[in-house]
Amino acid sequence: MKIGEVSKLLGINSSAIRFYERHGLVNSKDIIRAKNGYRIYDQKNVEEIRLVMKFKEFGLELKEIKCLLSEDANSCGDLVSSMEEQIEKCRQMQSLINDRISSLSAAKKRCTSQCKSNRKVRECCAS
Amino acid sequence: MKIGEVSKLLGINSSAIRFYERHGLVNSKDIIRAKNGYRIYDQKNVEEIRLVMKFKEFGLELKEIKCLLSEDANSCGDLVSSMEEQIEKCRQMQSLINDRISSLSAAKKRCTSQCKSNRKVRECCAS
DNA sequence: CTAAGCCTTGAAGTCATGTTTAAGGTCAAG
DNA sequence: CTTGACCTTAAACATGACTTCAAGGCTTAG
Repeated sequence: MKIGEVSKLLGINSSAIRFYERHGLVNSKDIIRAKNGYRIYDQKNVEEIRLVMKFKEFGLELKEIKCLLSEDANSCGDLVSSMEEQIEKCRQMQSLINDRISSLSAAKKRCTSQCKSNRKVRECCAS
Repeated sequence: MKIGEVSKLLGINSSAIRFYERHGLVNSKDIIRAKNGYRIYDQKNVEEIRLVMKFKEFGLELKEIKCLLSEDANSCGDLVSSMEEQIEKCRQMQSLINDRISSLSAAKKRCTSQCKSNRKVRECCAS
């Protein structure tokens, strides 16, 4: 597959794929080149990019992902710890969001009952 | 209060406060100036900044907050709709985070049982 | 053969959200 | 009256994560 096909398949811009490669998230040695210089991706390469995307979804930053995927560094033990950290973060986010929902609901209620509907936000909901 | 005091009170950098003002999130006309040019904040001004911070916590971007707080635009009706949208967004985030937790837990489980603990992430968790 | 649509690179640009710097004015203590 | 801690501004820098551009090569349909 050429980069454009991978791009379409994964729903990600070609330049982002090259960006990941340039920043060492995907091992450029693994990606062979056609005689004309085009990058040729096989299934394994695609999966590697997908892995990066998955880790991104998990809320990891690119440098963390790089660190995690680096050949000479991390073992699965590290990944498990990192996942545990992420799960903990998720739990914290859950409780933050719950608070936020309560707070929004209360504010909405206050606002609905207090306001004459065309008053300015500034005047009415600053409390 | 001078800007430094507000800064300490709210736990936010003075330059961020000036940044908000410059970007129209806080109405600069409302903030009076001492003879020497220093900004002088009263309780109302501080509450306005706090409101910005609260909306930021709710996950709104600065431009959305600006729009919401602008004098000549939004009424409370809009705020209520916006809050409803935010609540809906929160609900969506909750379910996304739930998915993420499941996915992380499953990945962690797979990883823990599959890996000899010192295998590389690349080799083991790409599935 | 040419035009459209791929691909290459390195460098520069973008966006959000600030922070830092430079150059200077003000204020309170000693 | 000097020193250090504030304050002012405009402008430059930082960060993350890309995107766009410039300049050029390859490919394929007509």
